[in-house]
Amino acid sequence: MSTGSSHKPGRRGDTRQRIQDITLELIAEQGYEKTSLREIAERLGVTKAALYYHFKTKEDILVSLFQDLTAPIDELIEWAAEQPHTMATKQEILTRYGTAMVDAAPLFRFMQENQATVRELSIGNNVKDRATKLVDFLLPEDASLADRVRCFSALISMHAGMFMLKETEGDPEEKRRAILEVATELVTRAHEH
Amino acid sequence: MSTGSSHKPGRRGDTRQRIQDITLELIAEQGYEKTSLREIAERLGVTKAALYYHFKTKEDILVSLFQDLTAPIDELIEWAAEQPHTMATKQEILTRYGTAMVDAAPLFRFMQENQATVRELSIGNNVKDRATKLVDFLLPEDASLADRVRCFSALISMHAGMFMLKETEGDPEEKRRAILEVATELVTRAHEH
Amino acid sequence: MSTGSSHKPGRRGDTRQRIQDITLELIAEQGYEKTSLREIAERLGVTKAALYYHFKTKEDILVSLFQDLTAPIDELIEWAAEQPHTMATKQEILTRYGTAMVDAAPLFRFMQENQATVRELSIGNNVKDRATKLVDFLLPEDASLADRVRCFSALISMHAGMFMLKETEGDPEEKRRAILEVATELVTRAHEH
Amino acid sequence: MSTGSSHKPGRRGDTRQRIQDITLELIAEQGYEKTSLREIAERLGVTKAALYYHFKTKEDILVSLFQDLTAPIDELIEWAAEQPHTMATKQEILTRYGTAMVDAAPLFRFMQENQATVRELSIGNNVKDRATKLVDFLLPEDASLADRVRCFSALISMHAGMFMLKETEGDPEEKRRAILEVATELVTRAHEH
DNA sequence: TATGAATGAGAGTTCATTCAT
DNA sequence: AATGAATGAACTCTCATTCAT
Repeated sequence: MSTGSSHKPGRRGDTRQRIQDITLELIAEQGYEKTSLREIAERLGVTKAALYYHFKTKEDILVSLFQDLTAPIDELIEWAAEQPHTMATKQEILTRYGTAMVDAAPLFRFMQENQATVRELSIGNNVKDRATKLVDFLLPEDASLADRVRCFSALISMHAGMFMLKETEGDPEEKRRAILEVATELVTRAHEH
Repeated sequence: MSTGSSHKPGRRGDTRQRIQDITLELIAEQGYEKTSLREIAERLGVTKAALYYHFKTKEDILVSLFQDLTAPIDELIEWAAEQPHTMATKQEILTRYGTAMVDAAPLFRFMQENQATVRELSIGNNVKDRATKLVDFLLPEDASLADRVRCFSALISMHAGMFMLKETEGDPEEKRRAILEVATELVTRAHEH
Repeated sequence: MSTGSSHKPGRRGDTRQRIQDITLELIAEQGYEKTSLREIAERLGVTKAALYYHFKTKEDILVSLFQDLTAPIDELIEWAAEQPHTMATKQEILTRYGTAMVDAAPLFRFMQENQATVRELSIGNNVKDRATKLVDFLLPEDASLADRVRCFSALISMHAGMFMLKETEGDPEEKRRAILEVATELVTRAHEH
Repeated sequence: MSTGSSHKPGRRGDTRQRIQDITLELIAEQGYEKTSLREIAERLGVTKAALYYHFKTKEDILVSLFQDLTAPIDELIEWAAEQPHTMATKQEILTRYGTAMVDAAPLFRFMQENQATVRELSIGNNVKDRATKLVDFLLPEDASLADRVRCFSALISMHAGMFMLKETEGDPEEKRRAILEVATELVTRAHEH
C-alpha cells in the first residue's frame, strides 16, 4: 500500500491519510496512551502542530479511523436488518464480519487489546451498541441464557482468535476458516434448542 | 520461603496490602496508564513517596498483584499436570479456572481489558505461558486446527463472558453456570473427532 | 493621497472593515491576549491567512482600530488648543470627550480594562500623551497638586463610570449626564482656588 | 524585603512565599497572561514542576495572593459594617482603604491594569462584591444618581491615582494626601444634598 | 483576494521517580 | 514507616506567522 519508499516530498495532500495510517499502526502496536503525537509527527516528518491542522484533538484522529474503517460493519448491520432470520443469514453475518475484521485488522486488534481505553473514549458506546445488535441478529427467538452465551462467544472468539492465534503454526487462511467454523457451530448449537 | 524482598505483612503494617487493594481497584476501573501514583496515594491518605517505601516502581505494584492473585492458577496448572487426560479432568480444570477468576475478578477484568498493556509489561510472558499450558491440557491428542480453536474459545469465552455479560439481565450465579456449560461444550466438541 | 499601502476600502472590499469590527467586539469582551486570530477568522468565515492579507500583524489590527476610532479625540485636542482657557471651553471638552467615548465605546472599554496590554503595545504612548494633553487643557493656571488630581479624576471617572456603571439601575442617558455633572464639578472645584 | 541577595540555597521552606513574591512582581509588570510559569520558575531557580508542588494551577497562585493580600480590605468592610454612618466613619474608610492599597500596591496595580483578566478569573466576583459594598458604605441615605457617581468616583480615583500619577512630579506622600483630599471632597459633596 | 498546509515556539500540566530527613 | 520538596521528561494543545498557489 502507498508508494512505500520516499517520505520527504512524497504525496501532495495526503497528509491526513498518512496521519491516520501511522496512527493506526502505532496504536495497534503500543496502545493509545503510549502513542504520543510527537511520535506520530516524527514518523511523518512533520511538526506536532501539523497534526492539529488536520485533526482537532488526539482523540479525533482515533474517531476518524473508526468512522472510516467500521463503515462496513454498519453496512452489515443495515443489511442484516432487512434479511430473514434464517441460519443462512446468520452464517453470512459471521462470514462478512470476519472479512470486515481482516480488512481493518489493525483497528480491530486495537479494540481487542485496549478495551479499557475504548470504553472511556467517545467511540465506546458505538462499539458496544454494534456488538449488542450483532449478537441480537444471531440469537434464536426463544434464546436461553446459554444460547446468548453461545452467540456472544461466537463473536468474541472471532475477535480474539484473529489476533491471538497469530503465533500458532498454520496457514492464516486455514486458521480463519477454522475460526469461522467454530463460530458457526456455536450459533448453530444455539438453535438446536 | 518469603520471596526475597523481606516484605511480608509482618503483622500491623498493612499499608502494603492497602496499596495493592486500591491499585487493583483503580486499574480495573481505569486501566494502568490512566491510574497515577498520585491518585493511589491520595486515596490511601499517604504521600507518593510512601509508595516507594513499599514498592520499587509502579510496575512493581502490578507485578506483586499478579504474584499474589494468580497463585491459584499456577496451582491449578501443577495439579493438572499430574492428572490423567480425561474429560473429567478437563471439566474440572474449567470449573476451577472459573472459580479462580471469580475470586480475583478485578485482576482478570484488568487483564481482559488491557491486553496491550499487559503484553508490554514484564508479566506479559507469564500470562501467555499460562494460557498456552491451559489450552494444551484441554486439547485432545489428535487435535485438528478447529479443535485448538474450540479449546481456545472455551477459555476466551470464560474470560470475556465474566466481564462483558455484566449488563445482561439474570442471576450472576446462573450466568456463570451458563458460561461454564458452553465452555465445557466446546471442549467436548473438540473430542468428538 | 492614500496612506501608502493601497488598502483603502476601495468599494466592495469590506473584509478589512469586518476584521476590525469583529476584532473590536472580541477584544472588548475578552481582552487582547485571549482573543486569537483563529477566533477572529472563524467568526468572519475566512482563513487566518486572509487576515494577513489585510494586516501585517495581530497588533496591526489593533493599531488600525485606534487610528480610525480615536481620530475624534485628536480633533478635539486640536480644537481645544485654539480655544480660550475658559470654563466654557473646559465644559465643552468634557462634553465632547464623553460623546467620543460613547461613539467608540467598545474601544474605550478595551482601553479601560486592558491598561497593562495597552501600555506594552505601540499605541501605549499615544494614549498617555493624549491623556496628559487633555488634563492640561482642564487645569487652571495656578494648579495645586490637589487640582491636578481633580482634573485627572474628572477624566478617569468618565472612563470608569461609562463601563462600570453598566450594572447599576437607571436610564443610560441619565447616567451619562450624572457622570458629566460630577466631572464638571471636579474641574470647577479645581478653579475655585 | 527578604534577604535580598544569594538565591541558590537561600531560605529553607520559604519556596511557596517566594513563588508568590515573584509572581506578584511579574504580573504587576507584565500582566497575567504574559507571565509564564517558565519565567516564574526560572527567576526562582527551580523547575516549573516545583511550582505545581506548591500550587495546583497558575490561577491558584493568583488566588492565593488575593487571599493573603486583600484580607485587610475584608477586615475594613467588617469594621465598617459596625460603625455609625457618619462622615467621620466614611472619612476613615477612605483613609484605611488608601493605606491597604499602598501596603499591597503591586496587587492593586495589577487589578487596576488588568480588569479584563480579573473579571474572567475566579477572583472577579470577589472584587466586584467588595467594591459594591464599599461604595454602599460611602453613600448618603437619600443618594441621587449623581451621588452614587461621586462615591464611586472617589474610590476609582484613589485606585487610578495611586498608579497613574507615578510619573507626575512631587513627593509620593504628598500626592497620596492630595488624592485622599479629593476623594473625601467627593464623598462630602454627595452628602451636601 | 484569498486558501491550504505547515512551522517554531511556547503554553500549562502531569508523571514516575528521588532523596535527605 | 513515611514525608516534604523537588526534578526531568514528557504530554496535549494553541499561538502568531509564513508562503506557495
